[in-house]
Amino acid sequence: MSATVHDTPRDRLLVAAEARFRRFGYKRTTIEDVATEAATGKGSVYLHFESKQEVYMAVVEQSLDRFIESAEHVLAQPGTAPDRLRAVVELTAEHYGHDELLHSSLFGETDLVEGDVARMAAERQRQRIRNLLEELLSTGQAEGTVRASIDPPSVAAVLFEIGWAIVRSGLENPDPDQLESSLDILNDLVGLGLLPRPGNS
Amino acid sequence: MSATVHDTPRDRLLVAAEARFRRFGYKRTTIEDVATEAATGKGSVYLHFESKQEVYMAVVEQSLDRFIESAEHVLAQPGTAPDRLRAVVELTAEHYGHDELLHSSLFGETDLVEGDVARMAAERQRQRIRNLLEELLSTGQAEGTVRASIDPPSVAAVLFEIGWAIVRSGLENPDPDQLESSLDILNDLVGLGLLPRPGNS
DNA sequence: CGACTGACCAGAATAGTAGTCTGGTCAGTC
DNA sequence: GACTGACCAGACTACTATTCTGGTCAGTCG
Repeated sequence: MSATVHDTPRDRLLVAAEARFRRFGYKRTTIEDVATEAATGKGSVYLHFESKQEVYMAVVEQSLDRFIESAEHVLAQPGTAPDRLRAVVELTAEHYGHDELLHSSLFGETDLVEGDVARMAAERQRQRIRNLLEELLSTGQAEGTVRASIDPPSVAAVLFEIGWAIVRSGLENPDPDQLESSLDILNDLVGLGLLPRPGNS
Repeated sequence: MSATVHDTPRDRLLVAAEARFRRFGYKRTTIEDVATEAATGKGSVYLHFESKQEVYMAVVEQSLDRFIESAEHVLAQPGTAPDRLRAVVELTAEHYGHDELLHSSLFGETDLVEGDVARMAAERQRQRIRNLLEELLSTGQAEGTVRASIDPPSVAAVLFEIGWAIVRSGLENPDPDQLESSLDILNDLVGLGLLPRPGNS
């Protein structure tokens, strides 16, 4: 809870909602609980959000903001695009290994959230992460560490799928060294595939 | 149904079980149904299999045998290992797009099977497909179209995850061109990553 | 008068219970 | 000795009563 959050009813609701959703999941969190924790009336929730779903999506968006902010820092580091890709995938694994709210809505393997709202949240996450990867590729092309022959949006979509598969597999495995090893291999294969190649730029 | 299947009770049971599992799924297929369709008594099922699960796993194993046989033909074709990898991934997508029994137990997105038996079936499939990929890589190294610096078992595990992610994503998308496009990109990235590189063998 | 509240309620969700189903077993039969 | 289908414990399903909750809005208050 940052000291820079303004004490508006909407902010208080978001803070309360996040705490509730993280602890009890979507289904077991009631609008009344959230309102009470935000020291407001139940009907007031609907002054700021159209539905319980919208409250949840706003919480997911905030959580994503934090993740994307960290990732943008990684993107700003010196090095080649394949290096940065590796770092972003690592950060993703680390972040999603800790953030149960994001993890749950994207993987659907806990009971924190399910159904339509989980799908909406998952799609939003995929969208934003793909955008991040696209940015990484475009920047890499601009600076000459990614082949000019690739199309950033479509390659970003594929990178998302394969990076995600490795992250997911790694988070499912109790042995932390396995994810490290898989990332090494992925970086080796894909990193090489991204680099400019003599006669191929 | 091949004409070479012998008319033993076990074979009849397997044929009946496969037909039932494919049509009704695991849960809604009863041992009695299978026995009746195989023109035998219900208790006779247990002369050949220990449990309903074992019947199911035997059916999965047979279905996998067919798939692996097709894939082995692809592996026997001339060309480089990356070419063959591409062909195997395509065959996998095509096969799993049609085989509801295998698809269901691996993806868990239909109601044909779920729970422990689905997990067992999925793990068996992953295992066999990883073995296939390992074979592809080892053969590629032996003939010089795959870098000697990679470790086939661990790279096969990563290739399985990323190939699977692309296949899954492609099968979920109504547009068949999307899978083709993703496979092109994957082949481009990973294929290049697999090839021997000057000074890197 | 506009912001806020909590009682209201339709429909969703849950809990409880009776009835049905089925995987596995084995005594009886051939 | 191989095979069978009746048996049965436990799983599953269907039904029904009860409870819960998202969204609404008339009433209240500043």
